[in-house]
Amino acid sequence: MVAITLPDGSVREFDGAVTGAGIAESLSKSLAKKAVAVKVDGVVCDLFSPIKTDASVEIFSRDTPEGLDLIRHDAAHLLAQAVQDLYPGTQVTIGPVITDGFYYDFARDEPFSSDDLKKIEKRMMALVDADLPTRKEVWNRSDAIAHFTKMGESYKAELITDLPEGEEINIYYHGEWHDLCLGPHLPSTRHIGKAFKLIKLAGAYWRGDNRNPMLQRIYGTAWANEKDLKAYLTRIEEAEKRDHRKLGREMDLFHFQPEAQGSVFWHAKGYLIWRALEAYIRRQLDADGYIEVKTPQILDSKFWEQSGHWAKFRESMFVVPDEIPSTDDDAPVLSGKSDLLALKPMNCPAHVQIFKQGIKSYRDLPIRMAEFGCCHRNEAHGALHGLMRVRQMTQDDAHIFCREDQITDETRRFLDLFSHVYADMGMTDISYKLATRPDTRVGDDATWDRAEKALADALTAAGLEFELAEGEGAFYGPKLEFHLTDAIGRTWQAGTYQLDYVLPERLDASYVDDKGARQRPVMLHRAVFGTFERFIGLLIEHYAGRMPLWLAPVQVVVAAITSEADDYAREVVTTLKAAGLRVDLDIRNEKINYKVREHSHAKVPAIAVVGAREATERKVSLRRLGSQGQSILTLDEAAQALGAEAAPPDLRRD
RNA sequence: GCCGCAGUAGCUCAGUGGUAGAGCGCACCCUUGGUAAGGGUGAGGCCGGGAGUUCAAUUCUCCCCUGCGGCACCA
Repeated sequence: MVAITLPDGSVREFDGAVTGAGIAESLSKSLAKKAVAVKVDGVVCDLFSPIKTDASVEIFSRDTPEGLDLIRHDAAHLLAQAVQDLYPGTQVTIGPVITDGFYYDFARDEPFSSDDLKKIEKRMMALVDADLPTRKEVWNRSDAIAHFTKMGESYKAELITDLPEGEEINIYYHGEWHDLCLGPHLPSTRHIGKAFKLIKLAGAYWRGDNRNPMLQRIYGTAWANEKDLKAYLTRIEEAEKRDHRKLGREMDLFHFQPEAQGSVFWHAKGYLIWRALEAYIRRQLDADGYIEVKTPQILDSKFWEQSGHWAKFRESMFVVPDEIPSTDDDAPVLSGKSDLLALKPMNCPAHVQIFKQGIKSYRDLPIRMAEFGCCHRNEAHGALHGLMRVRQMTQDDAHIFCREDQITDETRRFLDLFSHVYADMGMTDISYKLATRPDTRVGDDATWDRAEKALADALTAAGLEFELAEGEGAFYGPKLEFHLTDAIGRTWQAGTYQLDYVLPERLDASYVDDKGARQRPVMLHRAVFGTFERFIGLLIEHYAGRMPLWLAPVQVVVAAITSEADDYAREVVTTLKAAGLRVDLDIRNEKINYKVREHSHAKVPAIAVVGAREATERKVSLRRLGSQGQSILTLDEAAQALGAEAAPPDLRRD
């Protein structure tokens, strides 16, 4: 007897092993028809897998989150099957479900084209119509390896070889086509439906390792129905309009050009955002007990050798020879024999030098040393991405030198600072990651154990939920990463908090403890925004360019209706500027409709319209971005209200 | 850096083996108009760079550069 507990709590008994399909059949015809898989004690299983012991069972249809995952997983298989039908000799590798869809990596000498995608899609549709049933076989390990090797599927054979001994080797069939897969799957290809689309082609290294061959990855999206698919495509289209690179150009904030690739030309309007942010964060740091310093841009390579950067990051440093370039046009500019300097890729070693000046007592700690340091990193060409990944960037960087017993307090203090800053910025969707020791690192394992534990403990004490990112720490210590999401769902590290026992050791920083003995301080590397560049990029996408008043480059445009009101418009500008606002004047020979439209497109938060009426009554007609109507205020009221609203959030608090 | 795709006016894009076109923007003129496009005229292009094929290349081929989407990397 097998007792099956259903979601409503009722129990059904079966004479022996029963499948999900069998249970569904026994419940109702319509359920049997809709069922796509079954959850057995919380684990999603094939509808045709026998359930041999008592269990809680939930049967679900394709219109559930679990069902959607299966649709995407099956769509990946379908893609592989279609590709192998159309392009014999192509090897399959892996094809997982990802956010909003799936991908499959193929090994094929000839590249796929976008035309191929259309053909593949068509073939996939035909396979759905063919309604091929799913069937599972469990194979013997060596037979499976021999089978796939014989088929010429060396990647699959490698995958099976690397499976742990004793792991079941499941082979799923969709018709005759079959693949190694953990499963589970939909009962047949018809259940996948046709709400899918192949969206892009890309290269991807086999097993994510750049020493391995590059495979061809085909990305697709799949949904339960056409409506969801359409909604997704519309969502992506809308998101693309929020792209900071597009808005940066449209709003005249910044630009890039090939002569300085990866470095930003900040236009006046973009730099106003930067200045507002910098002033804001500087106030927070001042209030939180930081000191601010400024350190050299170029330092001798010996210095970077000592810090460990030269060995690990030299290839992405901008190295500068310490010599006078030749002025002889026929001779090489540089001799290649001089000593080498490098532009700083980070500020920390320089901060240690300031710490080391004089003798520090345990009473001096913690020292919170901040710098808006401009750093250069020679990032790989393919890594550059608008403001998000640049070669010259300025961090709101600081290093906290403290005693080990101060780590918990400092961590809590930083997390407080971080959360109130992000709240002020309107950024609430943050994911936290604790990144642990990487393969290439400095410092012994005992030190790493201590550092990772200290950080995890501090986080737990602060009550923060975090995800573990194994092996993604900095080479000198574990780190907490604060990630934000861009318009199309990519996540970027913004803030960071790193615990470091190693650099103080390497650079010989010490303080004198209460017994008069020399001790190593702990160094906490931290940034709240991360870099101004990336953070501004994320802010632009977050607000879709419609910045809150305090960050808007132009806060108010005063637009005159007729030239009779020009003088009054000038006066309004003067008054609003006196209230601390950034104001532009628009007395062009254009209709008011045109002006309103243009400034609205430019995402100016407030338009103060003045005509003859306003001029005589000393009023303004104020129109806010996003609103259809306007309100009539006296000039003084408008100046006061807008001036108050334009104050940075920290200065608005009582 | 690797794989794929792209590069035509300031922007968005069309186009052709015989050296180019639209809309918006810009300039000038008319228009003084009450909350998301008033009208007219005009200027503006080494068709990313280099080489090759050709009588002729923006168009075809190759190389390079830059950009885009991924991958790898991200102190």
